[in-house]
Amino acid sequence: MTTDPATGPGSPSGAGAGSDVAAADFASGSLSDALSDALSDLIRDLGEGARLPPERELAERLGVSRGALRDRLRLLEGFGVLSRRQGSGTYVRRLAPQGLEFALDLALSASHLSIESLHSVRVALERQAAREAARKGDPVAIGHVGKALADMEAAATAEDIDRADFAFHQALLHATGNAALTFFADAMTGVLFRAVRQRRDRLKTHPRDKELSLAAHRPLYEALLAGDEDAAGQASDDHFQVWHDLFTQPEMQRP
Amino acid sequence: MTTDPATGPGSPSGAGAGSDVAAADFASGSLSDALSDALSDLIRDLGEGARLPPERELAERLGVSRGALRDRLRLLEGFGVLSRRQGSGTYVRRLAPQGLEFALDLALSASHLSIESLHSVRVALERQAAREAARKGDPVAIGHVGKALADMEAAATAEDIDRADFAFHQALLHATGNAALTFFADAMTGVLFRAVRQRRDRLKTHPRDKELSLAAHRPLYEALLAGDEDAAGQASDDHFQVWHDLFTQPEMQRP
DNA sequence: TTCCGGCAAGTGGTACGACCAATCGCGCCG
DNA sequence: CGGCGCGATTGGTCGTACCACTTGCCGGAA
Repeated sequence: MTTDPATGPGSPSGAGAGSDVAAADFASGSLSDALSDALSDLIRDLGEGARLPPERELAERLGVSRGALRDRLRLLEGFGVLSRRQGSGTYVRRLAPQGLEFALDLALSASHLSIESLHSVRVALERQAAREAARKGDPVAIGHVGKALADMEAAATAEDIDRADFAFHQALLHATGNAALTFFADAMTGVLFRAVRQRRDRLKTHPRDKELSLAAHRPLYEALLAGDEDAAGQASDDHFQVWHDLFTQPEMQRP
Repeated sequence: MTTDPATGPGSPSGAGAGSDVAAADFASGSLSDALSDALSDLIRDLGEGARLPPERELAERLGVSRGALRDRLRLLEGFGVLSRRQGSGTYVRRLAPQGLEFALDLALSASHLSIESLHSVRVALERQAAREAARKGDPVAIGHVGKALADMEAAATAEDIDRADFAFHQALLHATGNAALTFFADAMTGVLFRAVRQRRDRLKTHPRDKELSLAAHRPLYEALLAGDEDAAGQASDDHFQVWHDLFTQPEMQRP
């Protein structure tokens, strides 16, 4: 099956087997080859948590080599759509932000993206999250936000504050019940926490101040409790003002 | 969290060559294996547009097989960080939204994400974009926005309106000069335009109304011209209100 | 000299087969 | 009855070979 005699003007070569991958393509980006699409369909049909056929079997069924199949699987794994465990199998899972976070990290350190621009995205997302969380008003989820605030109050070190801060926003996001918002904001938050900490270390300034942090976060929490959408959005924006001067300081170039 | 040193008896076996990939890992997600990190470093060091060494050579230099290397390259290509051209080479490029768009499309059709939640993210990003574009006030870029508005005015078919609508938001995003914002919003816009069109077709309702579209977009353009940040943000939010009832209609399940 | 065509080397894309490593299940033994 | 170990399964990697495409060089023709 390797080489079909005619140096095909039509179908390339290989894959001659009963491959049934369709040739659907539209403006979904350069990743939409037939094989990826076939896999996407498969993942769609199997539900979340389902296990895919073994690579060897799946490769045969799709009429491609195992290596080519693994290429695409790796890609989907990178996006967090698949989870592969050696010795066990490949499973479908919810979209996870790790892949995006990885890409953003890389883009950030390669200077394709600036902290400032990422921060601006985060501000927009968090504002929306605050509004939606307030509108939804889930008492349990908002309770978790309060818990994080209490942790911040009890924090002893700068790292503890950071941790509580992170948890606060994590809880806020989950209080929206909005999967897409959570997905994006999770990725942003992870990247920015690392980046900001680095920058803070470099600048040797802006040690976390507990009172300042509390003053910034508490109004947001109270707006959530009150279910006041506008106030929550405003409080979120206000709370990010603290970061503003950190970003407007003179830049330090990468060494 | 990822690797606890206890398990490893050292480097496994194969690849006996003098691999020098470092073992750096922190909370960057499950994608941070040594090989990916080494590649990330390489990409960081080479600049944008640079060409990577041939796969065969790079594989040898990193002490892995070509297949394993290709796995990671594929991943980075998926994120839009690399571009590979058969016969030519592998090149570093700016982070491109196609990969994210692909993943979102998949997550959307697999029902991991809802149109509504994606839309909510887009609203947040567009509002931010409108504000930043107004603040920046780049006359040339804003001119492109006006051009798209004129195209919308001249549109004859629903598809023409869609195209102009798309161009309008594209121009708006680029008028911010914010790479991260553009990256995310580009991906969202692509996914949502396709999804909304599908839903509109299924519901057999909401044919694009040119006057309505113009009425929604013009105030935003005028706010940009005026450089009024608040008005631009508000106009952006208002302009999305048009979509609201499309999403609150009774759902249709996938067939 | 200039231009064009074709050949050859380089490079990514894929295939196949083999083996390693982790996991899981079944059956044996205590 | 329960724990343990062996073997089958499955993903992870390696190596080799070949195909398809790109690029650039070189020689012949205008």
